[in-house]
Order: sequence, then C-alpha cells, then structure tokens
Amino acid sequence: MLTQAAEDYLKSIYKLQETGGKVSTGILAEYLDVKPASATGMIKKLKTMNLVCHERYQGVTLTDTGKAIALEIIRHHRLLELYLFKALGVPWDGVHEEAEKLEHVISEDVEARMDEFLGYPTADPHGSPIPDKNGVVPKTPSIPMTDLRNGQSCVVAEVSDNDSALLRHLGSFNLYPGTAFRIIEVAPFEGPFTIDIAGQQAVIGREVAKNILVDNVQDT
Amino acid sequence: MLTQAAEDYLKSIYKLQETGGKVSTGILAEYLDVKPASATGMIKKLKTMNLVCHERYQGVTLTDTGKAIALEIIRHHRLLELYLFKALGVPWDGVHEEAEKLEHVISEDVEARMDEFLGYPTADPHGSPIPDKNGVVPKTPSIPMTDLRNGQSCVVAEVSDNDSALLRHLGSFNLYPGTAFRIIEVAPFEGPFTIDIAGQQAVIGREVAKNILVDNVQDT
DNA sequence: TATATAATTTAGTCATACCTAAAATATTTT
DNA sequence: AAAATATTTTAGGTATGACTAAATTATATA
Repeated sequence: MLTQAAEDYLKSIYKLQETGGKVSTGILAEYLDVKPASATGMIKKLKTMNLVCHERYQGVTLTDTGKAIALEIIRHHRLLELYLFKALGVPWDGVHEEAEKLEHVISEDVEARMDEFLGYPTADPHGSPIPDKNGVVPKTPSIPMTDLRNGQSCVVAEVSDNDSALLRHLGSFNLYPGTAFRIIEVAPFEGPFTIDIAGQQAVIGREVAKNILVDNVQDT
Repeated sequence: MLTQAAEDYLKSIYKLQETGGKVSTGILAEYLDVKPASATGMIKKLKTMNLVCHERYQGVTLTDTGKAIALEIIRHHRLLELYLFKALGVPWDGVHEEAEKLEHVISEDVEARMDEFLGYPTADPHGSPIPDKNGVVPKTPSIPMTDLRNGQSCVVAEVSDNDSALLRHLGSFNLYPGTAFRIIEVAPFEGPFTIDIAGQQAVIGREVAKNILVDNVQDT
C-alpha cells in the first residue's frame, strides 16, 4: 500500500505531465510546496517501486503502473467531489478539500457504488473529466477562456477546483460548468473581460479567466 | 490534530471503560494488539494532552475532553456504517471495515449532512447506539442473549460489528437488530441455543450468542 | 568555447510516530 | 514475606518525509 504522500506525488506528476511531457523536479517541488531535494528523494523512492521513469537531470514521467495509480486516485477524487455535491449537498467550493482526504481511503467497492449511484458520470462539479474504471479519461475539446475574442459566445466547460475563494467568486456570477456566456469586450493590454451571462453583465479579470475553460465557441 | 493511532487508543479506552471503570494497560494493549510497553507510551502521550487520567500501575480513564473525542469518533464510525449501508448499499458485514478508515477523515460538515440524510438516527446497522452531536449516547436496556431461558421470546437489539464472518452467519438466520425470536431450548452444560425465528428453527452456539444483545424479553 | 547561472542531486540531519525486548519496579497472590 | 504477575522504564529499532548545504550537471550567455 502506498503512503498518502506517495499518492499525492503520483497525482501531481500526472497533472503536470498533461501540460508538457517530462516533469522537472523543480516544477514538481513547487507544485507540492516542498524543496526540490525532497522531490528528488520521493522520485527515487517511486522509481524503486517502478512507478516513475527518471534519469538524472532529465525530469520524471509515470510508468504505466504509476499512471494507473494516479488515474485511480484522480477518479476517486472526482467521483467523491460529485458524490458529496449531489448526494450530500456539500457546496461546490467545499468538495475539493473533503475529497482530498477521502480519496486515499475509500475502497474500490465504495467507489463502484458511488459511480453507480451517480449514473456513471464523466465530469465532476468543476467540469473536470472523471477517468473510468479502466483509467480512460473522457476527452474534452475545451479551450482557455483567455483565447476568446469580442463577440464570441461559449459555454463554461471546466474551472480549477483548488481555490475555494475563486469558486465562490465564480458562483456569484453563476459561472458553473454548462453556463453559457458571451464576450462583450476584451479590454486591451491584457485587460479584463466584460461578459454577458443570461442578460447579466460581469467583469472577469484575466487571472480569473485563466482558470476557466470553455466549449461550444461561436462568433455572433 | 490527533493521529489515527491516538484516536484509536481513545476509542478503545472508551469501549473498555464501559464494562468496568479503569482500564489496565494490559487489557488495552491486548485489545489493540500491541505490546503493553507501547500502550504505556501512548498513554503517557495522551496524558500530556490531558485526554486521559493515569497514575502509574493504576489503569487509565478518559478525561472529559478525551471522552468527548472518543465519542465523536464513535459517532463518526456508526453514522458512517449506517450511511454506507442505507445510502450506498454496502452489506452489513462490510460497513465496519470501511468506517474504520473513514471515521478519522470526514469533516463535521459531512457528518452533519449524513446525520440529516439519515433522519438523525440513534443506532447503526448492528444496533449500536449512535452518540448525538453533544456526545449523549442513547440508552439501550438490552441484555445478553446468554441470559435467556427456555421459552422466552425477545428481539435482537445489538450484535458485535467487528467480525464480518460472524455477521454473515447471523445474516443467514436473519438475525438482524429488530428480528424477533423465541428460545426453544437452552442445552444444558453451557450448550447451544435452539431458537425459532419466524417459524424457522436455528441452532446458535454459545460463542455466537455472546455477541448478541436482546430486548423486549417476555416469558411465553 | 569558456564561463556564469540555474537546476538537480547527494549526503547528512532532524523530527515525528509508533513499535519492541529486556530490565526494573510495583502490585497482588499464596 | 516470598513468589507470581502486571506495569513501567529504558534503550533502541523502523519507517516516513521533510530540510539544509555542498557538489554536480545542464543550460544560457558572452
């Protein structure tokens, strides 16, 4: 059985790998809020377990086994988020924190039962795809909100789940996955986005927009 | 924040205290499957945190704070058992093991939501009382099945939850909390019990009967 | 290409947590 | 009071996972 720390490392490597192949020690350390030397230490340990590939100074990648474990934990996490949200009414800005603890503890049996209860869902409350039992991740063709231009309309696909203040902020505008909106104006010089959400106007800063992925983009 | 081991010690001391006041180091160690020296060590640690009272060679008891924590963990455990059973259909011989891991991890918020979902229940699937939010344990006037005599009828009140093979065995006779049965015969010399459950006859060994508490005893 | 800079690794420490065997001490029983 | 039993102390082990400082290697710059 893996320790919680080891599982967190695998999960982090997976996430960082998604955007650019090999993961550098420094990036991983920063992401996990530890010193690079600590990351090196854990990488060595994971390597002896054949969960990661690593050549000195060359960054780290997951092996098939490591990837499978990472995906299982991510699956736990996202199923739990959705379950807590739907079955117990935990607010969407609180589910991440809860799931972070529970993901390391639930059995495969409970996982399967939640999956069934939820009707084999493919996305969590923040729109993140839920890997299936075999570790297959549903493809999402979404793009960053920051790529949008004046006049384009779209639908929120996914938002980052790890900052609950941000989530509450988005919630105040009704910016949940599935919500449609239209860009009224993108202020020049990396300025904020003025958007229209069901008739309501809102101004979204660039830093906030970076945390939003959108779908169904159309020029209007 | 307490470690899982510390929480388990508190829980165990509480349970052992129920049947006879002070808990000796040896009994506690045996219950937790560690050496007495280990128990002494943890007792000292818990004492510095003011969670237990302890004088050398005199056994250990919980302080009010320690008792409150023990009851909170027990509440978590039993609510989880019932929740897993009712909401997710986990079989009654499986809920204990799951709850044992989850009890240390769920938040008070999730606890409250499960409590509400379940309608503020007072007993888990094995009939064990669920302490309320304030740590008040519902009183159960049940007696050991081994106290019963020929011809008496009763209702199952509570069964031990920690042996899943035993639970499956009881399940095969439908001996769940709430099930009524009548003693047909108690074999002499500490022999087995022959009972009638809704017209079905069953033979229950003494070792099994020791794990059953009953209610509503009536001579017929 | 040499050198400066940045990133990574190594080596050694530290802290926490929990356990154990063996020896010492207290308590209980005979 | 002696012997048996239980508890505590001591001393030490294992595992985890973080850290610093110094050494190494890679990359960027001149």
